[in-house]
Amino acid sequence: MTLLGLTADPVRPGRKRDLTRDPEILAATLEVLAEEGYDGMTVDMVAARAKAGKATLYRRWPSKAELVIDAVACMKNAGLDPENLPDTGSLRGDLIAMIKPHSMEDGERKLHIMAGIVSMISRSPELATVAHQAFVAPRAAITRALIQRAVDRGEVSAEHDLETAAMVAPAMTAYRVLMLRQPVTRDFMVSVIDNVILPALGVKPAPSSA
Amino acid sequence: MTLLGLTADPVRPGRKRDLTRDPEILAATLEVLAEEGYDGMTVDMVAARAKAGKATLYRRWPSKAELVIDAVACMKNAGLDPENLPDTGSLRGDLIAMIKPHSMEDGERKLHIMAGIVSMISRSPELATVAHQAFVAPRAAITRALIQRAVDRGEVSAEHDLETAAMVAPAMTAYRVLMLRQPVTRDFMVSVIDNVILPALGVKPAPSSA
DNA sequence: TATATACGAAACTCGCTAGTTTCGGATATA
DNA sequence: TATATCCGAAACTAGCGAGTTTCGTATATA
Repeated sequence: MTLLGLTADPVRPGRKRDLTRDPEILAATLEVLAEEGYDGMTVDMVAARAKAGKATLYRRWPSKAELVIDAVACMKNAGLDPENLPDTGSLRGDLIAMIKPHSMEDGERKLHIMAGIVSMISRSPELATVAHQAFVAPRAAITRALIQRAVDRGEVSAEHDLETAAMVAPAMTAYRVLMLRQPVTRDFMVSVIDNVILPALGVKPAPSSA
Repeated sequence: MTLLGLTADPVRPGRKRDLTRDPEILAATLEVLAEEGYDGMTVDMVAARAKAGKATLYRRWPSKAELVIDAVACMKNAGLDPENLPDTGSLRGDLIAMIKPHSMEDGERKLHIMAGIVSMISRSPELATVAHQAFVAPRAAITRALIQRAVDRGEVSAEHDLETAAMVAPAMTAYRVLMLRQPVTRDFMVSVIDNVILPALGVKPAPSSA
């Protein structure tokens, strides 16, 4: 088995790489990224945050850029499982049920990470791809699924522009965090749902919830 | 008059500073900023773009950060004059009239500049202030003014959430450029107006314009 | 004319950071 | 046990860029 060690031969002498450190290093990368931005982040900061040696990082990722791409790509979607969506029977109920403290907190953290890599994205197509998959695609898919269910049950007419409607919530939250630099509160989300998204889809407000 | 030259005494010997170079240098700064982002931009790039010496820049601004702050603060609002708004008689007409190629082009360029300084904003309150005044405030004020006029003429009820509605267009365009990295087309703007903003304000679509 | 400042261009310094190497020690194979 | 790889820590290298200085020249005051 050791005749030709050209490719990845798992049987090697020496201490094994501690695989539990990978997610810890990636988590530290995201933390520093959110606080300092891509250019403000140094590899030493990440190593210190993860209580790891810099050599350990460079043994696993060939460059700072690859480390960041991997960190963004492996980002967890906290509580956003597209298979396990709320089902309250009404579109408004489903959208409101999506507003959970943990989910909002995570979304805001992600937007700070996004702010840290926005300027980098235009020069790294690979980062642009993983960023889209990490930040844009999951939320859009979930909102689209909730709206589609409302269409299926006859609550919303398919005549409406569903794609644009599904983009409203992500766009408004991103704008609020990145441009207005205000926190995303529950009241703000409810206001967007009741005053923008539901009217756009032709859903009449419940008489007592205005 | 030269008895005490403690403060800015305009009567000084020597060649006068060429004041026409200030706006040229600031324009070059914005160009490089949009292309490279704050950290990717070097002072040498700006000097070369403006065909100026680096010493000339440092004679006028004490640091790269101050130069960028000044460039953003002095940014022109191409065609967005809050005193000279379209008045077509209907909110939809006014909003559609705001979609001019020159204005959209300028808005997209501004968003690329914004992308270049987003990560810097969280660490420079001064930059955050001028960025808000340059990017956020003007557009919000115009949309708010158009909506307010619609309220005044009885087209829109003041019961609606006007603030949130005024934020929809800036938020959707920013999201489209910064996150989706797609161009802002006229069709997109019309879709946002007809399918999101007007429904949010309770304006019924004209029967033949759907 | 003598002096002081501005100009563009280019050389220079100095600190910071990506990436490498070295070290003592730990853990694996053979 | 001998060897090879891992670990964290720290020293090291090399390049880049912010900010300064220098140079030859142009333009202002006195």
